[in-house]
Parts: sequence; structure tokens; C-alpha cells
Amino acid sequence: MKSRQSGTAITRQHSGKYAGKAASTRQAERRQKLLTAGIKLIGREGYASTSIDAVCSEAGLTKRYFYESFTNSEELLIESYRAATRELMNSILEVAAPYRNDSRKLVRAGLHQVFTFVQKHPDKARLIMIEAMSVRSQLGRVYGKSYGEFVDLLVAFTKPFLPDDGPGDAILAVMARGATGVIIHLCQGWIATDFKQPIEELVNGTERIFGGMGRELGIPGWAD
Amino acid sequence: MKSRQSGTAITRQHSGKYAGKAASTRQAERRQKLLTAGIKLIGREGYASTSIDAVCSEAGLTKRYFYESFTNSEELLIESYRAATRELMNSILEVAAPYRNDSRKLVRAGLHQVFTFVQKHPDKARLIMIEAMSVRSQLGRVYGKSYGEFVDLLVAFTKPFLPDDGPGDAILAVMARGATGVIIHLCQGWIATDFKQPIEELVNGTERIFGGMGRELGIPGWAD
DNA sequence: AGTAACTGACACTATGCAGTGTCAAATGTA
DNA sequence: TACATTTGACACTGCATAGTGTCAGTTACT
Repeated sequence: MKSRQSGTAITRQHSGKYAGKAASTRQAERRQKLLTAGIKLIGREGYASTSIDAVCSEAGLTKRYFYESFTNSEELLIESYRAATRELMNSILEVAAPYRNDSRKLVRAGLHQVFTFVQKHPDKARLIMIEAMSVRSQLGRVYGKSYGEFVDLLVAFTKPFLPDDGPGDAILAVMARGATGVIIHLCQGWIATDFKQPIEELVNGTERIFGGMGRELGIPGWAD
Repeated sequence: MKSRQSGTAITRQHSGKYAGKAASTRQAERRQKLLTAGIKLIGREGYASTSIDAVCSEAGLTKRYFYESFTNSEELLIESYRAATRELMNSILEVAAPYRNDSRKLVRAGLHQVFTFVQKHPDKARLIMIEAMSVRSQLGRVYGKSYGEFVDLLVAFTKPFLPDDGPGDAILAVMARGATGVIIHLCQGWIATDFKQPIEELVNGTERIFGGMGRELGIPGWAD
């Protein structure tokens, strides 16, 4: 009935700009706001008790814009997880960079940074280390994949230092995963007890565990 | 209006027995059924997606009896967790008993039993190692308490074997928690990948990590 | 000024679930 | 047989939330 197009060609009367910004820019800004809100709320209250309405409210937007960027709350969870993980990883790489050729210092700097990050960004840490593990669904695969790659990297990095009679790849991978477990588990406990324990104790304890693994594997510089 | 008590004293016409069993017995049986169903469903589908109706259906009972034994679903979760944990602990103690005076064999037997249990009872394992960690709420305190006691025990058990120049209690506690993290984390990954990895590889890898810790601490029998 | 795209507030529908209530049939006791 | 208790099936209410729709007001372009 209501023909919006007259006989002539469609006359463009609006370029898409708004508030001085292109449509795509505004869209990206909204997405980022939602992501930030998602990380904060999911990390603070948990995924299960974070509603889409709450995220929108926190972001200062309405549901309409949520569904513009995500199809459902699970997708927000996955993207929030990705963003937080990337941030943690980058911060580790940054502090570790100066110690490329001193593996002991490298490990210590890396460990210290993990705990520092967790203390500084508890919401992100909870999201990475707690919520991600629990939620079934799509995230399980995302998590498993990025995690597997990380372990492979760790093994590849360690392997050149091993003596010939070292353990096989399978055992090595188990040890790498175990090492990751140490860190994640300690962070979980630390978060749960409101960071009461001094960070140095955590770093020292973890370092000794890693030191033991280095010894056990006969890595030069770690043996006695 | 409707006076059920006549002028005389209330006449007892029913003892409470039913199906040949006392009321308390039947009640306990129902509770057990619900607990079993809860462990199965929470472990399989996750706490968030397990409804009370589903638990009742699985148990072959109706909601009425759910609220007879538990005030809400969280209480079922806590009790399910308690029951599953107790079972795991007992099974470990059982297989470890013969090796009281050979700590290396004891550790190996214990580790082997943990992984065996996980493989044999994936639902219980998921409940203990995944759901319990993720669910906020009351369970957090229950978990934290029983867990803290376990770590204290581990430290107390290890301490007599340490040389005088060993680390302080705080560091030791961190290491004990880290060791627990190794196991839990490896189990989580194993469950998530459907037990593809051979159990022996897991045991061997974990054993080497523990071996490294023993060395690092200078425990006799673990050093080289 | 007039038109089109954009924005925000909010109404609306549908769904799933917790927790409570009702009732008739089954089981036991006197 | 008469009556009390126990049981199971299910109806009912209330609430939170996902996802969609409406509409008036705002901003930009011609």
C-alpha cells in the first residue's frame, strides 16, 4: 500500500553520519561499551546471574543495540572471554620481553605479572579463570582450542632445553597442562579469599613448583 | 467449622508405617534417590540447567518430596557435592592404605585412584571439579572450608620429612594448593576431551611434577 | 522546510521455573 | 468396615527474563 519509493530513483537524503561519526564507528563504539559492561558484570556476578537487560543498563544502551552486536548472551560471553584473555596474554608478553635469554627470570617475571593482573583486574580474572571453565556450550570449544595451542607453545618452547633422555611429548604436554593448572588454581583461591595472601608468597611458591619441574626435567640452569 | 477432633482424645489409627517401612526410613530413601538424581543431572547438565522438576522426574518422585528433604536447589547442590567428595576421598584412602610407609608408592597409588575415579564416575567428577568451583553462593564457603582443611592436612603430613632449611609454612601451603591445582586441572581437561588420553600418561606426568616438588623440597627418597 | 535515517524508552509476548495448593487413590490400623 | 495417613498427579500463582515490536523525538542531509 504505502509506496515509499516514488516514480523517480530513491533520493539519498542521509549519509549515515551521526554525531559526527560514521555509522560503522558508532556501531563499533556501542559494541565496545557492551563488551566492557559484559566483562564487568559477568566477572562480578557470574554468567548465570547476568541478564541482557543488566548489561545494557550498565552500558547505557538498550536491548535493541545488544542484538545489533550479539545474537544472544552466550556470544557476549565468548567475546568477553576473548577480549580479557588477549589482554592478559599481551600483558605477560610485555613484561617477559626483556628476559628472553634468562629463562629463570622470564618465568619469575611472567608469574609475577599473572598475579598482578589478577589483583588489578579481578573481574577480568574471574571471567577468564572461573566463569569460562564452568559454562558449557560453545565457549567450551573456544576455550579448549586456544588453551591447546597455548600448551603446544609451552612444550615447543621448553623442548630445546631438554636432555636427550627426557620424557616423551605426551608426558611433556601433561606437565605443561599441570603447570597451567597450578597458576589457574592458585589464582582462583586467591580471588575467593579476597587477595589476603601477599603476592610474593604466591610467586615464590609457584616458582618453587616450576623450579622442581625444571630440575626433574634436567633443564640446564634449573638443576642443582 | 469442621472439627476433626471429637470430644474424646484423638484415636491413633495409623502408626506411620507404609510399605512395611517406618516413616523415617521411607523419608531417608527418598532423600537418597533425590541425591543420586541430583549428582547425575548436575554433573551431566550443569547446575544452571538442572531444574528441580527434572531432578524429581529422574528420581521418580514429585516436587512435594523434594521440599521435604531440601529447602531449595542450592541445598541439593551442596549435599550432592558433599556426598560425591566423601566418596572420592574414601576411595583414595582405601587404595593408599597399603603404602603408608612408602611415600612414593603412596603418591602414585593415590594419583592413579583419582584418575580412575574420574573416569569411572564422570558425573561425580564433573560435580566435584567443575560445578563446585563455578557456582557462587553458599557452596563457596563449604568448598573453601573443606578444601582448606585438606591443604592443612597435606602440609602437616609433608612437614616431618622436610629438612631444616625448608620453606616456611606459607610457601608450603601455596605449594600444596598448587599440587591440588595440577590434579584438578588435569581432570577437568581430561573430562572435557572425553578421556581420550591414556590414564597412564596422566599419572606419569603428574607423578613427575610431584617428584620435582619432592626434590625441590629436599625430601629424602625423592632427591636424586 | 521537508524528508530519511537514527535513537531511546518502553510495551508486549512467550517461556521456563520455583514454590504452594488441591484432590483422589492407595495403604495401613482399629 | 470406618477412618487416618501417605502418596502421586497435577493445577495454579508469581516472577524473571529473552526476544520482538512500536513510536515519538532527534540528527543530518537537500
